Amino acid sequence: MSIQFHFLIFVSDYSLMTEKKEKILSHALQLFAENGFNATSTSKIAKLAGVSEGLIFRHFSNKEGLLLAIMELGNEKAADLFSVIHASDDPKSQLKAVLSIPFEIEPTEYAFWKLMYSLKWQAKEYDASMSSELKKVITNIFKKLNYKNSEEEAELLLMLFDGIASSILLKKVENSEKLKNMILKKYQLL
Amino acid sequence: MSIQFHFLIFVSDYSLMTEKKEKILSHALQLFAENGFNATSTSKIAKLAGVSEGLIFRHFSNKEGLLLAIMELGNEKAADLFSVIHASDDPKSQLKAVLSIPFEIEPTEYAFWKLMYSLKWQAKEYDASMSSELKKVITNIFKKLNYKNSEEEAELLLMLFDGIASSILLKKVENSEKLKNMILKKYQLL
Amino acid sequence: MSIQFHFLIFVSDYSLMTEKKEKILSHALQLFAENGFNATSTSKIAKLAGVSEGLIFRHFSNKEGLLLAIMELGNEKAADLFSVIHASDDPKSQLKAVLSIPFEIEPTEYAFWKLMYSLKWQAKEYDASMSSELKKVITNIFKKLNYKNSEEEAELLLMLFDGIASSILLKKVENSEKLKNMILKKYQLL
Amino acid sequence: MSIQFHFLIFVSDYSLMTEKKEKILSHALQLFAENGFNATSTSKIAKLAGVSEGLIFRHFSNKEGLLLAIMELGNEKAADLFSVIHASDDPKSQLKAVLSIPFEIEPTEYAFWKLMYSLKWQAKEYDASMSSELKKVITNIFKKLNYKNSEEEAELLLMLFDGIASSILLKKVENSEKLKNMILKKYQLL
DNA sequence: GATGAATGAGTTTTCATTCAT
DNA sequence: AATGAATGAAAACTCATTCAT
Repeated sequence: MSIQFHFLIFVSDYSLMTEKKEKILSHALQLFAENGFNATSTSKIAKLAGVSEGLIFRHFSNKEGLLLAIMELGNEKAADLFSVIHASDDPKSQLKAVLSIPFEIEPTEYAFWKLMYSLKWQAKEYDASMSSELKKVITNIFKKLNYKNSEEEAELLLMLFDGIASSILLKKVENSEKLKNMILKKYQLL
Repeated sequence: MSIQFHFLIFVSDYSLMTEKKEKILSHALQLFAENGFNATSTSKIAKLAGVSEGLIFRHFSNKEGLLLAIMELGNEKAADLFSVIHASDDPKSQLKAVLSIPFEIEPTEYAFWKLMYSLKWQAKEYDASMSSELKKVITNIFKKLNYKNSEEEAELLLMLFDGIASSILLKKVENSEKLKNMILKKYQLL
Repeated sequence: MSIQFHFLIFVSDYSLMTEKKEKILSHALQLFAENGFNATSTSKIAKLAGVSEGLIFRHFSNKEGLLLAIMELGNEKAADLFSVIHASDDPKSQLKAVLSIPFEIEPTEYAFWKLMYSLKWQAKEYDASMSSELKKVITNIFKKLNYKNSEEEAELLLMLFDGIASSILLKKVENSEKLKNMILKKYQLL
Repeated sequence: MSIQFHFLIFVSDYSLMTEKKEKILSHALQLFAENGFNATSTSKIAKLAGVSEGLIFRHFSNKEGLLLAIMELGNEKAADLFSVIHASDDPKSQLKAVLSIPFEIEPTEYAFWKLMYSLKWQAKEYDASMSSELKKVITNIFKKLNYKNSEEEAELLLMLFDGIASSILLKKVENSEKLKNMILKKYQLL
């Protein structure tokens, strides 16, 4: 999820939404994140959002449409996180920035990212697009750093990235600062 | 599916099960793996298994009980996979064996492991016992290899392990042999 | 059944109900009264009411909620029956009015009251509020008539009341007019 | 129930029952009394009795047969209670004995009698037989006491009897001793 | 845009009963 | 006599979706 949704630059315009549409979206996100997509009924969403159930379908055609809309939010959030890469031109700083991302997720956002990660394992379609864009960027960083198999290095880093993020989101990590430093050291970024 | 079940016969104690209970279990596994837990109805399972729907509840109390039974199979399968560690006393060989596991999952077993990985994101209380046991074993290997932060190294390796396995199961990996070698080289196992 | 519902229209606030909700209520009452609560399935009610089964749950949450709604009708009906007490200020007339009630239940309403009486034996927490209110009123009547143990007299009368009503509802009584007169004589009301 | 089942003198022979049949009977009684007939599944009975579910059907053909068998126990218990009438020849003592019965039910037997009373309101068949036998006995007592309408007096007394018993079983009575004395006084038995 | 009544197909689960052993 | 695996029909309840207003 982290991967395929990065860098969808187009940002949906919240200002174009009615207040109620926004409320549906935000509360659906909350419930999907807390209980999963399937375990969340449209009626629960409607109740929590304080709208009629029918309105959900007027705005998002169906439940999956609502999920899709939320996933676009995911893209935007992801793009936002990865935008730190472009804060610097130095490849080392860039790599460090990428590897730091999972350690800096706000705990308040855990539920949201758990949802995004869990979706990877479910639907067929959502998984279609390949990481492509992000992989290219990271491949380029490795190239600048004169790594031999820059593309595979990028793949490997993204796998590690997902492994770390997963562990953090599932609350398996306690000593995150130490871990982060070890990783940075392995990539000779400290 | 049929294949992994021939395997399973040696793992869990099928001899205690009636034929129909076995059939429920194997077909539930198949359907859960293919479509996910929530998207699989007990009636579909019953039909596919050639069994009355009520029998599922006689044997497993409820749908979640069925899932639990399958997850136990998963633990046994996982334990089996990791048993390769004990084939050697040499820590380097052991580490190599562990890191090789994700690359050697049988494609026929992908659906099963996808189910297991996806469950991590759903279940409220995911059984951490197996993975903590594994962490100890790997920590020990790193100790023998004189790594400084052996425990954190073990954690890191398990994260990488999950990242790799996830990528493979989601069919994002094409050049797995090359990747595997790179990883082994990073751990100086080649 | 149709008859008692014309009656009900004046009692409970049907104007707040949609036509279909009304239909569910009236047919559920009919079926519960005829066959008992447990022996009446929601699907039967829905069919008889010409309504989708789901609608029952939309309106009453669950089967018990439907029963509760009916029991409220029962309370209103009961209150209505006992309102005759207030038609006079004379305690003798009042007592006579109360004791006459069971003998004047319309045979068309037997099914309904059988349901109400049968529920006393099932429900864990039977609503005692109405009957305690009634006990007070009758205690007061006995006080005005200078009975010594007015409260216990009221209790006794209510027990007799229930005994009579039960017998009548279970069609054990043939000579009701004679019985009624005997009772009134015992209370010196003739 | 009290009424129609009194004086069925035939006592089913417990000694002819196997241990398991007895266990089924006693535990079914317990569960029916606690939760009602409909709310008690044969599987619960079997579990509590420590027998296989099938055995219930071998011994009692079906669930209703089990209930019938229990109701015969009810007859016996009732006959037992009313046998006090024959302890004396004096009609006053006999009347006193009858009226005392409801006040002397053992609290441990409440559940059983609640079941018996609740059954009156449910099934059609169980209600068929008229009180007859008991009514005759009491009519005779009133005759000996020179009451005018001895038959109606008997009916009335039985109604009162049921009303009192119902109140006691539904735990609505706190001052039972006072009530009992008031009743006995009304019948000039004190 | 927004409501909320209504639906119909589906869900999990229960349960009395049968039957081979 | 006793077991326990198995069934089939029905139970209560859910839910995404539609539609008249």
